[in-house]
Amino acid sequence: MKKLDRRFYDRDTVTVARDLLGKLLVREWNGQQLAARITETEAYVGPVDKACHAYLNKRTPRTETLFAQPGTAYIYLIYGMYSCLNFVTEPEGIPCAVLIRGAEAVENEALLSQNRFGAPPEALTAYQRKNFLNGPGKLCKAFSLTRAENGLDLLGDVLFAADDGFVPSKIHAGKRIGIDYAEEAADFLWRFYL
DNA sequence: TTCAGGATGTACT
DNA sequence: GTACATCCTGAAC
Repeated sequence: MKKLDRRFYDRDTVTVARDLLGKLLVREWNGQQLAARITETEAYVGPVDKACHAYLNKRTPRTETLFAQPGTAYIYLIYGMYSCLNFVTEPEGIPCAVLIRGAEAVENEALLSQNRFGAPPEALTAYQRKNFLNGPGKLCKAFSLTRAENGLDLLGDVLFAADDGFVPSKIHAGKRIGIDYAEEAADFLWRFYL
């Protein structure tokens, strides 16, 4: 298992979003390691993208993290109750990121399940198993990620992405979810999934 | 299996 | 005051 380096993130955002599919999301938490395979991502390109919080390089306390160096975690609160995890891309000062929308549990499913549902995997209903990590808010809940982790360096040991040699069989592209307000940007095919 | 509606707090107008 | 890169529940089919 090889941790993705700074150069991986310091590239075109759409390319990074596609390349992140099949990689592992890893978190050290309370002395244990949690890991899941990334299955769905979306690209957000600040300078040109009406759907991005930092559209036209808008700089506010919330978007400040998007301007950080590539390989930084941008985590924000959405709809008052859910967190969303992004990986900052492109050179420092250019506000772009990849939203991690979905994943599959790979390691320590017991703890992920506990965080997510407050119950062990064997107690989950079929519906809960099917909807385990298939959304940005769900993923953050299972990994216990909140705004407290905003700004973490993905080159550190607490939270990072890694390549274990997995090669995706087929990558799909489509429109991004939940951004109908973004006019022409709503039609960009910047969502990628396995 | 799909659908409508509500929860909930922050950012920004 | 309004919108929001969402998720869950309960009811209908």
